[in-house]
Amino acid sequence: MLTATEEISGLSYNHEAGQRGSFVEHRGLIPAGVPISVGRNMEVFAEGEPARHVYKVVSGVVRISNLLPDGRRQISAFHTAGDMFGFETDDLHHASAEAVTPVKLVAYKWQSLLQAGTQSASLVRDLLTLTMIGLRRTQEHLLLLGRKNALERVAAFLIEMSKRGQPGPVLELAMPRHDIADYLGLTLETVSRMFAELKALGAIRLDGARRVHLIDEERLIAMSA
Amino acid sequence: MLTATEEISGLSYNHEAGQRGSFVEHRGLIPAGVPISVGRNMEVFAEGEPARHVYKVVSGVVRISNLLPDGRRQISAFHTAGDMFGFETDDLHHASAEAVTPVKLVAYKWQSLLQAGTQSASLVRDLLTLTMIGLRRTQEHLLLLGRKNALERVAAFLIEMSKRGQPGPVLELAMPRHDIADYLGLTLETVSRMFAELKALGAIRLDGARRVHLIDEERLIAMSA
DNA sequence: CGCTATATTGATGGCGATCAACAAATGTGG
DNA sequence: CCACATTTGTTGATCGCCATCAATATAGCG
Repeated sequence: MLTATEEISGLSYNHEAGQRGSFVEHRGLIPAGVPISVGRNMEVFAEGEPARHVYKVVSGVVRISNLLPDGRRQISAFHTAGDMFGFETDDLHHASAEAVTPVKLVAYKWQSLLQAGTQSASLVRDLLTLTMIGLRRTQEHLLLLGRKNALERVAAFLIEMSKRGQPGPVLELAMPRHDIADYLGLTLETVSRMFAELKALGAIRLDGARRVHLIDEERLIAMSA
Repeated sequence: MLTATEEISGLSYNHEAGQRGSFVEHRGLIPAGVPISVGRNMEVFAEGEPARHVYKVVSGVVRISNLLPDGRRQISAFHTAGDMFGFETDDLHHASAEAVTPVKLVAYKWQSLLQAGTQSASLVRDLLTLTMIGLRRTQEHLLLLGRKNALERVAAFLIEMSKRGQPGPVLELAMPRHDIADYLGLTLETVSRMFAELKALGAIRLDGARRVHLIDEERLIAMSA
């Protein structure tokens, strides 16, 4: 059983950040977070809602999405263990967050974090670094959405997910084809066809829809450019 | 004639931020910037270059772009007077910056800014806010690139540029069709056709290729959704 | 002016969306 | 454990939007 105090051992946006080891531990300075459980496909917050908290993923996967009035959806990010999300400059959420799988989170009051930040420049610096990393990732995703074809997008997606999951050639996808499609700016049918094509090319092997063996990761990387 | 000291009257990312009035003036704390002039289509920095400075636009327009190995290009942002750009978490630029028009900039040493930040939490807070605003904008652009059709993209582009330019119905575009296309994930031909279609629909009037009269801004907004 | 860069317009084709049918996986109750 | 329902995924047929290729027009600029 997780408790809040066990979890607030520092802020980190993602694995990459963690690996770089650039984040100071702020134990004792960070206000205590509140543990939250969210069921599959349940909402963490919705677009337009007041933004009072930021969240850190303890376990599970969260999707961040925006909707057009007619229902078209764009997923801007998937967040996994260690990631933080929900930062807003004004007091409204400009995207919605939902649990892809059952999720455990810790919620922090944004006001409290900022208040702690007045005492500690390094805390705000860490938040800045987190946000800058998020910005860079989003810019890379712009290149994918603006200029890559369907096969390149799916290849890039597999590489991205592989970097975040367990090391090794077996990738467990937490999300359905529809979510992958909305992340990649495609339809679920096209995503399915590209999986089939990558399989036919011998780059991957499928064990059910969600378990992907990356047979030729080098080739996937080459294909994703 | 501009001097550096006249210009460093505070940091701001863009007009939106300026209008919100949320940025503290840091006069005296911010290390002096160096004024730079860059000619049309000249490079400010390139992808992969060491990132030692951040830049503030004094006048003109800068484009931030990424390239795929085969030359496909995605422009992630246009920056105009007051905007800042060039932030990086590590010490390399992950995109290139070029002058769309002749540009005047002020360059600040990133190290010096951070050092000043250890003295002033509010300076880092401002940098954080700047970055968060940039992140939100980029996420909105993801929705455009992932889910909007060509007409919606061009309508959205005109509305976006209109908000940044002089108030009023006459919009002066600083960039050629090719840059607009690479920003919107389209070809220049499609951009041109969509301008023609908006004209045929009576939403805009064209006075040369670069001067756009927004006849029915409400409709443009409706079309951009 | 004439040269070059930029923009428009037309003809055609391909990639991915859409519509549709089927298959597989997952879950439920008897 | 199996019949059945539901969700999720695959595969096929067709269509349409936008890219591509091509020709012409317009705008800057020496």
